Amino acid sequence: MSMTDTAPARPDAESAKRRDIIDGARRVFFDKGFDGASMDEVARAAGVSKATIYVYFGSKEELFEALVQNDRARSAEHLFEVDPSIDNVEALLRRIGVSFMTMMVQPDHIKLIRMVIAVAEKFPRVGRTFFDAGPCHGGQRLAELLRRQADLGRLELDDDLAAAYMFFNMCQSNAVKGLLFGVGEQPSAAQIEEHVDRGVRAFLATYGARS
Amino acid sequence: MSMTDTAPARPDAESAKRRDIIDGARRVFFDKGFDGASMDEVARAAGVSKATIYVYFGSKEELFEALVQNDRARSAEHLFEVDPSIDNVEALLRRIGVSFMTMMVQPDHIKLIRMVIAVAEKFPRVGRTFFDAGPCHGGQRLAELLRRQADLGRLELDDDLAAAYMFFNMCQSNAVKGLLFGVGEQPSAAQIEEHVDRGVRAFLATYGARS
Amino acid sequence: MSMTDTAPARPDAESAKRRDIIDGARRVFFDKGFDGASMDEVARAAGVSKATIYVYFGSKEELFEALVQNDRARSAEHLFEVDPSIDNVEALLRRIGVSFMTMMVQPDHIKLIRMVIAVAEKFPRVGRTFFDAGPCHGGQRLAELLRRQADLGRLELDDDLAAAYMFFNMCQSNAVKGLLFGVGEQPSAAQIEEHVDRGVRAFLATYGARS
Amino acid sequence: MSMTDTAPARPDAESAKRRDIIDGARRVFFDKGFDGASMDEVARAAGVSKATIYVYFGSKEELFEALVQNDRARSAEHLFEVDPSIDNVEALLRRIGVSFMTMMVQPDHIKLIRMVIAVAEKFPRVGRTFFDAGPCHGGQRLAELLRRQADLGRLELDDDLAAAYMFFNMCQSNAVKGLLFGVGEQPSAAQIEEHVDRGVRAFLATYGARS
DNA sequence: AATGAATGAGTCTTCATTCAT
DNA sequence: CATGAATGAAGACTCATTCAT
Repeated sequence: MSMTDTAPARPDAESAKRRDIIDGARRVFFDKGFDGASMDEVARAAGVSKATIYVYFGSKEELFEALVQNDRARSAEHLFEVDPSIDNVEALLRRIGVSFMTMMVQPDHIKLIRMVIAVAEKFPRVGRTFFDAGPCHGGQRLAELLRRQADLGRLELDDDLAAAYMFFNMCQSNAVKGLLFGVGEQPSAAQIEEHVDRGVRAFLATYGARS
Repeated sequence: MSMTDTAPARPDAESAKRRDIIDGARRVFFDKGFDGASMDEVARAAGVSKATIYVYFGSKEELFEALVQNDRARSAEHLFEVDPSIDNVEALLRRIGVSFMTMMVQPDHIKLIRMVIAVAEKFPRVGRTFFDAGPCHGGQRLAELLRRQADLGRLELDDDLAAAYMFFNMCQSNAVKGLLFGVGEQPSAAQIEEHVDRGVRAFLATYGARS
Repeated sequence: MSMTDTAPARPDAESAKRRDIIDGARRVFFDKGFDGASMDEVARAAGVSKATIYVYFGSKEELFEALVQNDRARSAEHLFEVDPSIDNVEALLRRIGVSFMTMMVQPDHIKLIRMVIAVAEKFPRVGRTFFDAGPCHGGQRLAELLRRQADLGRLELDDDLAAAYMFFNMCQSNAVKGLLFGVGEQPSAAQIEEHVDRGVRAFLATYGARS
Repeated sequence: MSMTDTAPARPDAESAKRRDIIDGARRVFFDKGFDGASMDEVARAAGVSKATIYVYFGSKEELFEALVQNDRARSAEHLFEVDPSIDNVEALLRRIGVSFMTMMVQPDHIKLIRMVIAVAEKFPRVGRTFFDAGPCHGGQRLAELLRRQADLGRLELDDDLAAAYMFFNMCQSNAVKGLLFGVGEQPSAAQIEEHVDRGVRAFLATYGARS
């Protein structure tokens, strides 16, 4: 610890250049993966010099983490923009399930998950950032929705959050796992609907209000 | 002098040295991850020279693939060594569910999944090798068991395989996903039982024979 | 609009900002060494922008040189503020020797010497600046004092300056050299007195008036 | 601490290539200084690849330290190869003093000292290595010689080592210091002899046996 | 078959310096 | 006069891979 150390003062967290860099980083990281991407390429893709990147981000991981943080919201955002006119548990679940699965199987989403998992061991913060913003947050949002339905007497829940996770899991079949391992094709909308349909039926069989 | 001698063919696929190398590789890969492991370390851990590794394996990825192939069976093997005296769908599911989850949350298993996923994009064969031997094969085995129960009138299945995947998914809660992202601790036996219990109940509610 | 305004001449050599910069530079350079210090840190420590530094100083070395020049006097200044009542060669030498050695072994002084030496090859002017103001000037001052004593018949000198250097060297033992190489601790006052004592005795044995 | 860590096994400490590398390093380091020299240049000068250097030496400092260690002996070696026929304190001192000063003012020696001092703060081991092998060892060797003379009744010493350092210091005048700061020329043999002569006289005046 | 030795290409990161404002 | 922002160039170090033996 030296006495003359002061924080290096990162500029504007909202600057346009910052966004440029993240955009460039997205292109390169998604194309080559975290380890496969070089900061040189990122710089080129972002149209800035490598040194400039380090003005905005302290390291490759920090940049990647910012990217993850930045993209998390976008994905989960409209998962729960449910049409308020839907007054029907089944329709509601179906709607959410399809949104969820459609998002999950996007090639870019799969790649993001892959990268985060690959990096998670060495940089736990990245893993946590993604997990908190993704699965965790999504589970909580769904749990709230389910609770509301339960309060209306349409569902019988013991543990809201567990039920939420259960629903997401019920919809997945083997599709997501397969994509993560690079096996199988991105399922069609019809296939997704099939998976979700099965999930909804299982969920209602389990948690649907009896009588 | 045989005519095929000129080909620089790999030596004995079963040689002891080959196994030594894989053993060393396992130690290092599991410790440092695929990208974090250097061939130098592998060579040291295996007690052979780096050049020797390249006699047996064409590349780092090829070595890793061999490791995955070698270890695949071991994991899933005793998942289905069910006590034939169990004559009860619920007990059977509980037994399999606990075995499954216990295996899944082993730190080494998590690491393996992580590594495979990380490598899957650049080396699809590794992903497929793992997937076929793991989830895929496991699903089929469970599907067979479930079918037998259905034939005994204890379950009502439309799609055996889908039901099998459904069961595995139902047991996972958020535990495995969390570990993959480096969030949360390895669940205790009690917690696993809780997850599995919830899964079994959901499964029976969905697929249980209605009277 | 004066006619000389077009020249990009350095601003006020005495400006307060200039002093601020030198003060910041001192803190950083002494803390991290010349090569270890970055202009960023200097700027931060001085509370100005990096670009401003370049308004006042053409380069890192030039800034360092200004620092050396600025600090030179301060060190040697009170080396020769001898109490005029001291009417005794031995006491006089002892007094000066202790002052000299005490100054020499100050950690900051050692650091300064180190930095200057490190820079001297690539930037000879810095070396000369330091040398002239330090050893050289100190030698001349002492030489004058010695001459006065010689004129009083208390010393027998052939070469005043050589005698002056001789005295300083006689006092050093291995202490300063050790510190320069990072070996050994800063000597205590008692140890310094011992070194000086030995030096004074040697000097008087050599140059003392033989009755 | 990972479980698979093993020492990287540096090859032959005596290999010819190792010497090649040190030779290349010497050329570059002496030419550009420690910080000014790049490993690329060293590699080129040594006629090996950069990676090869790192097979033999763990880091730039380690290489530099090896260089210092390697060169230390050579310098001090023949300082004390005194003609056994010299049976005369004064002649002995004169002989050693001239050898000492001649070595000290060699441009390469000055450069080495400069580099070591410059580096000493960040890499104390280098400083210690040099100091132990140089000044320290030299002082001890001279102390032994002086003791022998004292035992013959030719000198009166209280502290052998202190006397040895004293002698070296007495010979230096301002010559070495000047060179270190890049001021003044390498002194001629005649000038050296003058410095040494003054030193010898001072030493004998101080420590000579008073009949 | 096995290896000791060597390497070319590439990694992330840092820094002194300069404009446009 | 002052600065925020940007950069070109360079640096230490690592690694998967390959020969000659």
